[in-house]
Amino acid sequence: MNIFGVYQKLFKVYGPQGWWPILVLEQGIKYSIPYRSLSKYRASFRDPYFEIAVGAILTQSTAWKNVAIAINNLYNAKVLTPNKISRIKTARLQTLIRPAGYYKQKAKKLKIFSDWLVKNYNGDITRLKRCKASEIREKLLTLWGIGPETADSIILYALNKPLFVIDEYTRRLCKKYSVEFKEYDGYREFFEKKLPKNNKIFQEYHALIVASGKDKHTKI
DNA sequence: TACCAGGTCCTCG
DNA sequence: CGAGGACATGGT
Repeated sequence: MNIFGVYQKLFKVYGPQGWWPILVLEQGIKYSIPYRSLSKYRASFRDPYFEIAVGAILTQSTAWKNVAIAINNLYNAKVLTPNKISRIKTARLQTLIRPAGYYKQKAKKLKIFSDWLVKNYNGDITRLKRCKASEIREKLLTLWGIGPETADSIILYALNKPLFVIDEYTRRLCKKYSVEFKEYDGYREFFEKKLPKNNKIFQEYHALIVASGKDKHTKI
């Protein structure tokens, strides 16, 4: 199985996905904001880098459409920053993210993650970039509610560091080509070893796998 | 109307 | 360990 060939094929069929989708203020919900332009959307009431991490937590076993509603609620309430989430009452946070499902658990997860950012990184998620990806990963995995897929999504999409994200769609795709591992890291290292170590490709590839995974008529 | 979605944690053997 | 269950809403 030529893994880069599969990527090119996916790209040809589904086109650039432009992940991670970000809520853009002026025009309501919009997707495909280039990573380099995220910084100009930073404000006291919302942080797009943090928003990506929030989305990664909220989308755990949940359709993105529901997550988008929850993120929109957080945006309208002007609480899309670590400091605001850390201060907000749990009951109110639960109400805002309710459309994303598992809302009690996820409110707790967002609280724990935000408290941790406030305590250790002055409420600025981009300060994590100073560490190596592997170190960030270890730290994130110690937090309750953040498992390997969520940690890797945060590192790849919110911090723009090259770690390959594995999800159920990725495992299914691999299985089609008779590639199987027992552990999450088996899959991750398989992709990381065989692909050029390039953030953009990792970001696009995972998004394309999800796009084809959702497509019932996928031929890849 | 069932089934399922861009997982993670907990419990029990 | 590893299997099985809990967590929850909205779309198709």
